[in-house]
Amino acid sequence: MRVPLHIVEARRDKLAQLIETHRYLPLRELCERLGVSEATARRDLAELAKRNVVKRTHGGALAEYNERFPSFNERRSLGGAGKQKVAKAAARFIEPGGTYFLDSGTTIFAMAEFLREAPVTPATIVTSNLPVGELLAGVEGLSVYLTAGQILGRQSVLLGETALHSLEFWNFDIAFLSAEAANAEGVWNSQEAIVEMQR
Amino acid sequence: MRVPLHIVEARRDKLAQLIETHRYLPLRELCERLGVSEATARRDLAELAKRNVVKRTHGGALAEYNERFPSFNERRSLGGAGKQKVAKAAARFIEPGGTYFLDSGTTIFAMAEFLREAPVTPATIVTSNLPVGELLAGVEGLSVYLTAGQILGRQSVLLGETALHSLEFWNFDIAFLSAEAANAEGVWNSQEAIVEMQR
DNA sequence: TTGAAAATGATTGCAATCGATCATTTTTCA
DNA sequence: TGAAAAATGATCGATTGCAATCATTTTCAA
Repeated sequence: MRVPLHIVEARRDKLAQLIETHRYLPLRELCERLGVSEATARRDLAELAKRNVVKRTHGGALAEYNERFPSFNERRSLGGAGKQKVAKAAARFIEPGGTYFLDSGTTIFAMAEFLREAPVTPATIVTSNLPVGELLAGVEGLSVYLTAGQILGRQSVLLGETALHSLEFWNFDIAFLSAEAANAEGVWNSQEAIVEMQR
Repeated sequence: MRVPLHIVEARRDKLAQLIETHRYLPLRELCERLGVSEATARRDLAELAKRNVVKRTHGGALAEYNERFPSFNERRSLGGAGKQKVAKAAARFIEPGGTYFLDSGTTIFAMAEFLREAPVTPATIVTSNLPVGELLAGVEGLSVYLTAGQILGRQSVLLGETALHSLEFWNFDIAFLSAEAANAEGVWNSQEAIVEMQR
């Protein structure tokens, strides 16, 4: 009783979404919710695991980190070395006592990871990126703020008119805006963009 | 070979921290990392699960949702039945096409859980609570917005002057403000508070 | 239209995990 | 100091999940 491809993919989407929202679901429950046998659920999970959408565990499946934001997540792992370099360089601009804006973007996220490992404190971080906010929240010495805005699932970004409004509120020492450029100039692009922002 | 209590608790702290950072760890790995037998690791996990710090799965343990925010998390599990009732009642006020504000608070979180299971769509949800935002983001038909504000780890709430400012931006049909009261009046308290907000 | 490929569910033997129990050792505290 | 309690690891059925295989049905494409 073969099922059309588009139905298969639709089910996998739903499966991914289920795990996404619940963060973890045991295989049993997935079967029930999808109305398929364990065999099929396992196969789907295996497929989604291969795509790095979910992570299999014994007896269930786990949402990948930032699973809520697949496209972000997919991009996050790409362009490794160069991006890390830029991120590291950018992180050096942060100084104790400053106020910094971290844009959305995978390079910025890498930068935030540095910041978490080797925090420059005290400092104030404002970000429009949920993963970045969550990553840095709880790091001692860092005050972390989110801008307002709509949560766009596939981007994990806060956007919209409200987002802009909440930016007017701040005075940043540096705003790191992702140019999504994987070379060293990315850093300087960021710097230039600040000027524009602070007007 | 009994181990002093403070060492036990220290190990559990470490265990919790391990799971927190990895979001999920299989039992095996926990044993290795902690240098204890499976039996002990299981017992520790059972204890931490009882405290709602971690969630057990077959073969491992998962960080609780908002594990980063223990105090919120601890409260979330308390006062079950009554809170559920209030939450359910409150959720009934939501109507298609409306714009609603969801405050922070455990009752509101319960309400959001209802909303996720049985979404009233389309609707616009604005919240100052990260977990609520994440919970509802991705639910089809719901536009989810976060207010701006500081991420307070132990509360998982967005607060501060910026938070208030971003509220001025909206016109809510209803703002659900948690009174943290576990009786039916909580709902009406919320309603009254709206009036005050919309001035 | 017809054969190949894909998808599903059932079955089956196997491996991993679990919970309970027990003996042992060390702490706690009266 | 001595008895009770706590903590640990080992063991052992019982449960649960898994991977592989197979027959069947439906889609896909030539």
